[in-house]
Amino acid sequence: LPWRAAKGQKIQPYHVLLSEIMLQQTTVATVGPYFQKFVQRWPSISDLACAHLDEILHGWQGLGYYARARNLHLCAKLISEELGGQFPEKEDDLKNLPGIGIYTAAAISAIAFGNPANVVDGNVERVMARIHALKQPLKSIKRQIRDLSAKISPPSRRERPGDFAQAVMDLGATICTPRKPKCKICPWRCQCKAFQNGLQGLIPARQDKKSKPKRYGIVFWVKHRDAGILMKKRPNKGLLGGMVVVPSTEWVGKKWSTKDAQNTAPFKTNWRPLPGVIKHTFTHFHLELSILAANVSKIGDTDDFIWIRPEKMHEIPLPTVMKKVVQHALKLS
DNA sequence: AAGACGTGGAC
DNA sequence: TGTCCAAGTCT
Repeated sequence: LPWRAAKGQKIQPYHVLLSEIMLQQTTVATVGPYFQKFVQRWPSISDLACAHLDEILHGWQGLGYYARARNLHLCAKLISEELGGQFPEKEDDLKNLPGIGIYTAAAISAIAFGNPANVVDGNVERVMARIHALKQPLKSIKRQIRDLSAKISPPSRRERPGDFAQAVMDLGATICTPRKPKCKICPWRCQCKAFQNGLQGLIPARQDKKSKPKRYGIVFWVKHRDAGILMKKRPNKGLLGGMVVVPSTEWVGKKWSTKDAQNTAPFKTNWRPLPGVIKHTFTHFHLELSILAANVSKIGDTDDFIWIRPEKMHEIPLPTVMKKVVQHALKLS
């Protein structure tokens, strides 16, 4: 893994921070290329601190959970400007940094600084739940699992806390997997209550899933011969915060009439619908976008809007949903 | 405390 | 196509 220290190399706290933030709710395979790109472009935490948020978000595009990128930038600035480049080493201090919660604080403390922290992520929770045959949903027994994890303390944990933490997580990621765990080759099968009772497929208990609502929106695809396409930067909070999007209506629970949509348009003009819809699914809702297009010859009163020429589209931080929109609309016009 | 917050891959 | 899931955090 690229964020591990090479043989004989000392691990860089910056690399641990960067990888741990990227790995939040994101697979190792997905993170790989992003991590490489980041360390190449911003070799040190002070390089990252000096970067503009827009550049960082641009590098982050496609990774999702963009608050992570905003908080990472805040962390970098905080550490390099206010802490004199000195990384916090204690869990409590790390936990106070933006975007660093209980898991990430423990992971950085253990992996980057060799502290014997109790590193509990989703993998560790699953491993603990199975070893102890805990049938309750994970959400309801977090405290218990944390305590059980703290009790497992072989010498290896005291000698190499970072390696121990990563080993348990690796066990969960590769052997004690959510589906079809490979119990036959598991080094802990002899002490695993779930395995002994044939419960590994039932633990951890499935959470009852809530169905995602469907939302609808209309995007306004405005083209100017010289200036390009009308776009907009989202405020630095909430959904897709800080990213660039095509202007659109609100995303609401029922389909827009063309008339209602036009009333919320950036300006009055002769809108024409483009064929097709763009579908996208977020964490908590499905989205269906339609397109209203117009050509303009003047750049009117378009405060807080930006114009992007099609060939420059790859230079701005576009979330995946808007990449779909841009690709679709560009093809049709 | 439960919901907001992205995306892509596996099945 | 739909559902689940991935090294969580914030409010």
